[in-house]
This record gives sequence, C-alpha cells and structure tokens, in this order.
Amino acid sequence: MPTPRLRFAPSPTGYLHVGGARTALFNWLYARRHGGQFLLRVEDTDKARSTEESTRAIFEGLQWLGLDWDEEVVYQGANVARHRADAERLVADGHAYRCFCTPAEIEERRKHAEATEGAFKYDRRCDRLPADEVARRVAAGVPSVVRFRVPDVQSTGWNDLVHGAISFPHKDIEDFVILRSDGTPIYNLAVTSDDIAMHITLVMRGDDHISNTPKQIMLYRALGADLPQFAHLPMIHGTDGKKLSKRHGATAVADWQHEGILPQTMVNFLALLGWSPGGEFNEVMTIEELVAKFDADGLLKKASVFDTKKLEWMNGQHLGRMPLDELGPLVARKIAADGGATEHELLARPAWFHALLELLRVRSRTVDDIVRQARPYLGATVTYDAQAAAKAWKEPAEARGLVADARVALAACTPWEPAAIEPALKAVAEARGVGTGKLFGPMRVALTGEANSPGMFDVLGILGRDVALARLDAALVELDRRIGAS
RNA sequence: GGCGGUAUCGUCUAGAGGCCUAGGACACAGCCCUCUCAAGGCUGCGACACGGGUUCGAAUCCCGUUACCGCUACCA
Repeated sequence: MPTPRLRFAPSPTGYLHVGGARTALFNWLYARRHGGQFLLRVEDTDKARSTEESTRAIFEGLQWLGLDWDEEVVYQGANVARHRADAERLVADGHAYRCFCTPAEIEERRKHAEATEGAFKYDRRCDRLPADEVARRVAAGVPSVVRFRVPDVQSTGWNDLVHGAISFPHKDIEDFVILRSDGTPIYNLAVTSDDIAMHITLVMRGDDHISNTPKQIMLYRALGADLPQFAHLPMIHGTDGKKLSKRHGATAVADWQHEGILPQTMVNFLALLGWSPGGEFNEVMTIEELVAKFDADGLLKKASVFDTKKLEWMNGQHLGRMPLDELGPLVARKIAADGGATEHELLARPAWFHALLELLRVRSRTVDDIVRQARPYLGATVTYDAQAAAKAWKEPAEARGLVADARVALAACTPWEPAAIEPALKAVAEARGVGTGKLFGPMRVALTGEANSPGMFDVLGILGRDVALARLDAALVELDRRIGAS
C-alpha cells in the first residue's frame, strides 16, 4: 500500500476557524501517524471572497498549532486551465454537455417546479440538442455552461471511513454544472481535478460534504482516475447545538491564542472532539502521544459541542506540565505587553522568574491568568484591592498591630529563608493569641494588595527582604491613614 | 418538500449481545487538606430519545417514529 496523501483545503475567506483547524489536525495526525504526506491547498477560486490576509491568517493559525505541511502550497486558482481542459475532455468523451439555459430561465423553472410538484431537477433539455445546433450556437458565441451527465439508473456509493456504506440514487442527482459560462470551474470539478493531480489517497473533510461526494466520485470515474478513500468528520457545534459561528464568541484559533490558550492545549482539545482513542485513557496528551494513538477507527460520527470550560481546564493541565524554559518566554512576552516588566528584566533572573511561574501556574488556567497574578511581584509598589482591604483590614487598628509586629519579626530574620521566617511569624501569631490565618490575611493585603495569593512564605521569598519590608512599611502608613480617617 | 447523516449524564466520551446496578473526564454541590486562592484527594448529582421486533438475554442487531444537523447554486 502506497503512503497516504492527505490535504487540508481551506477557502481563504476568513480566519482559521476551530472547525477548520480540527479538520486540518485530523488530516495532519493521520498523515504523521502513517508516514504519509499532509498537503495544503488554498481554494481561492471564489475571487470575490478570497483575500490575502485570510490566506496568511490560515497559515499562521496552522503554524501556531504546529501543523506543518509537506510540499508546496497549491493554489487552486493557478489550476483553472487544467480544470477547463478536464471539462472539455468530459464533453468530448460524452460524459458532459453544453447547456445554454440562462440562470434566469433556470430560476424561473425552479420556482415553478417548487410551487407545483416540489423538487426541481434540471430536465436535460440541452442534452437533447442536435450536435449541429450546439456547434452553431457555440460558433455564434451563445454563452453556455458545461453540465455533467449523471448516468441513468443505479446509484453511487462508497465506504466512508467514519460512516461506513453511504449511497445516493442517481435519480436524486441532477446534471450538475461543472464549468461556468465564463470558463471557470465549479467547486466539485476543481476539487476532483486537483485531488487527482495531487494524488490524494484519503479525502478527510467535514460531513457537510457528504452530498458532494457522489458527484465527485462520478467525476473521478469519468476522468478515468482511481478513487481515493473518503472520511467525513462530524461538525463542531456551539453550546446551543447550532453550527459554530461568530455569535458563539471566540471561534477563530487566533482568538484563543490571544486569550492565553496554549497551542498544545488547542491541539489536544480539538483532537478529542470527534475522535477518541477508545477505552480508558488520560485525556491530557502531548501532540506526540496523539500522533502515536491517532487512527481512523476512533473517528466518531456525532457532532460535538465546543465546551470552553473544558478547554480552559485542559489548558491549566498543560500549563502545569510544560517545561518552564518554554513557558517563561511566553509569559515574559505577555508581561512586557502588560507593562509589568521588560522581557529582558524577567529573563535576566531565570531562577527567580521560574520560581514565580511555578507558584502562579498552578492557580492559572490561561497564560493571561499568570500575567494578571504576577503584577504584585513586579512593580515597586502595590495597589490595594478595595474588597480585599475591606475584609482583611476591617479593624485597621488591629491589622496595624499585626502588620507592625510581623515587620519587626521579619526585620530580625537574618537569613531570609523559610527556616528563619516561619518560626518568626508563628511566634508573632502566638504572642498575639491568633491563628496564622488571622495574621497572614492583613499581611497578604499589605504585601500583594490582593485577597488571594500563593502561600505567605512563598510570597515573602519571591518578594525578597527589601521589597517585603518596604511594602509592610507602606501598609503601616496606609493603615495609620485609615485609623485616622475612622 | 426531497435526499443524506446523527441520536449514552448539561458537555466530551467508554461501551462493538451477557463483564452495565452503564465506566471516565469537564461543569456543578459537599467534604478533606489548608494562612487565602488554586492544585490535589474523596463523595454526591446525573444518560442509553421513543415505540416495536430479533434473542434465553440489547445501550449494543433490525424496522418505524421523533428530534437535530447538513446538502438541495453558473458558493466553497
């Protein structure tokens, strides 16, 4: 068996959508798993809607996900000459014929048919035109399209890799147009012609293409080409069960990238939408594990809903597992954009930065969560969250006493290390007759401005002696102000 | 309307005739841990769309119904 060749064929009319990304991913996984090729074809024949930015956005999306493609990108628009030649060949071979009916006429007949008996189907009137009449009209320059002549009786079917046997009776398929009157190809022809030219062996795409498949199979046969295998993937829906669209919020992979979702999370999450390795398995997987496990048997038939809650959970899992060397630069870039520190400052003291990341990533679900939580550890001063202060400093005088005692005890800690700090603070709490929680609450707000943070000893360690003491002093000033104001 | 596809907890899924009193994960609730928040651990809530068959036995096979989705263009 030859090595499989698959392709992802987006039309560049928007950003890389999660549905498209999933289709690309499955094609890529299959190719990588079986040592085949994964090709890219840009279906830009709809020049009205196709844009260059869009093409670039799709490439960037794929690159971000790590879906690398083989060979040169194929631009469908560059192949119209072949598409046209294929259409002409089909006419010459008697598989297709010229149709002179105008769009307006067809529309009128369609309306009439729908009003009277229901379904409209082209009645093949132009197929009955005598050869000399066709020649005369062509010579006279009468515009015409090329229609494929669907063989009478029988049906066309295939063994779909995900759905099993599917077939369509020919009586339900009209003689479809394959070449427009301006000489440009219609989708089904272009796709088939290109897939043949690219030697695609497995066409894996969304199941919204199921009803195009019999037409394409007829084209393969009429063109004398071998059939590829087909696999039709289920759709991805929004929470309301409808096809994913803008109104569901973030649907472009770039949107998630900006929200702080990791590419490995996106790949992992998308892989599990419409595919399952079967049996019991750990859902959090690396891209390498996915490649190793991926196969067509695990492809599912049912449309799935894109659950952002689970996506975020999974991102937290990946955040917690990835190497700090990899996470560091990612977070540094976003912190720089946030204005907390420059990338250089952060990367200049890796041990400290990594320790901070270690403390924050366990409480984060996105890269942006880490950035937000890192703020108190970056600036010189801290702003007190109103709610946090209202709660932890509810009794300013009492809080002041606690913070002041802690300040004194801490100042005496010679090696600024947990071994010295822990007993010192515990002694303060004991002397004051309170639990450590009662002491750490006011301290936490003094040091971070927030109600929540990593453990007190970790916070002190990250801040360092000088900053910690300075913040306690600043808090004492603030507390004095509050005592005076009450 | 016609044709095609799909149908297990709210969501993602396991399940390929007896292993199912239907398993796991997310979400949700509670408990534990605990200086807060997370993380982690434990417990709970919660599904085979419906109706007929086939079979000793069906979530699993067949038929019908219903619901949902897709296609039905000189769009892709």
